[in-house]
Amino acid sequence: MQPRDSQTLSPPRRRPSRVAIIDAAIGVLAGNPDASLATIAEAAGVGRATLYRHFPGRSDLIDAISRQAIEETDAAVRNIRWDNTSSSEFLLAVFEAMVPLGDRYHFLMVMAPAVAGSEVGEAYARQLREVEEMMHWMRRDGTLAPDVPIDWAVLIVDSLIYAAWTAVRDGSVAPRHAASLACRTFLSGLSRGG
Amino acid sequence: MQPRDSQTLSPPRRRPSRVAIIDAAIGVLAGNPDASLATIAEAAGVGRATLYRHFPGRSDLIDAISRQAIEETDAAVRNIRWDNTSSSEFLLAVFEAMVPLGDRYHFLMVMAPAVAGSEVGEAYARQLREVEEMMHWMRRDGTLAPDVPIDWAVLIVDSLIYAAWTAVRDGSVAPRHAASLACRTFLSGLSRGG
DNA sequence: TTCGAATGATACAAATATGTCTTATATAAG
DNA sequence: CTTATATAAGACATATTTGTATCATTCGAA
Repeated sequence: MQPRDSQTLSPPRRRPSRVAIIDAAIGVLAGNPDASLATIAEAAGVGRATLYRHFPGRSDLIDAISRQAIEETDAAVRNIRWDNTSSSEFLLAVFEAMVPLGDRYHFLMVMAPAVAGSEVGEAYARQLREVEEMMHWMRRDGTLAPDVPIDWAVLIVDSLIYAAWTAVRDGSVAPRHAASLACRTFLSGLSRGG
Repeated sequence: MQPRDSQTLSPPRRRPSRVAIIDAAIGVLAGNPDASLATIAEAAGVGRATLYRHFPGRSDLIDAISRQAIEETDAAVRNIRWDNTSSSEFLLAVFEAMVPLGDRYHFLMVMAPAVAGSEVGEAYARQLREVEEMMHWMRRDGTLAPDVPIDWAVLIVDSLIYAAWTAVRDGSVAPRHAASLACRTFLSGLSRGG
């Protein structure tokens, strides 16, 4: 019953289980949001009881994953240089930052309806608004055609991020080219004329 | 125990339940492939027992839905005039035919991994090959840029069909404009230059 | 109205998922 | 070596889902 005093005596030695569980859960739940905790534990290579020791219940696990996904995607976008770049260069940088996080992004997309009111749902809505602001910028910029609905442009950005991640995962597209392919598709499409 | 003899005596009066169940199941399962049969029955406005009377089990329901989705999407594409049209006109026609069936298409996409070896899985793979052939045609045609990977083009067609259906469902885009918006996005992207 | 099939409601059993708990084991720090 | 902690394994209770069966009701056809 004595206080832990973990700072002075025992620095948090290491916890491979927790990150292993979160990593595995992102992969499994992105493919099937209703996967059982036993499946997740197996994918993480840990016992089911260990999972319950780290996360009191299913919702706590979902919450932890969502927070991490928000954090990672936020950090990836925050690191992009914003000033002295054209909006198209910025868009390419967003694709380059987000495509490797496609599973995180997709996880948020499929989980967002289930956590609409929560803090995580708010964070996801904020990310959507940031993409929307980027599209407004591109429209003022003259880059985005004025007759394209903003909502459609936002939707296409989302779709392209996930499509590019899928293509890389399946081996159809080299990781190095995925982002530029997505950006090119957004800006000028796939026809010869461009 | 006497044979039914349904042809001479009673022409199949009508079956609203079966189609109601299938329609509701497509909508529910497209959003959550693991939705319970109770949820589907409720969405269809029928009792749970009625659902089991029409479909012996969950897999039979999935199978029936998959067959219908394949049938509907096949029929929609078959009705497109193939000759004397350019490949871009054909692509637009495909979008116009498929966008209203976006829920069917998405259902097949999310269900395909689970039925990979079956007849339905084969039919879905065949549909993918047909899109691939269309892309090859567009490449020979000179419409599709030669440096675009065919797999990426196929993936983008799929993504755009689902994105357009989503946008119509959410009210972001008018049903009349969704297909042309998707086609324009594929061919020339969303930037001003085109 | 009368008859028969379809239906809704309900009860029930089996299977699966969730969440709690205990015990034995391995491992790292002291 | 000794001790504390994390873990794997599994027992256990509960809830949900699946699938089966029964019964009263409804609705269309004769």
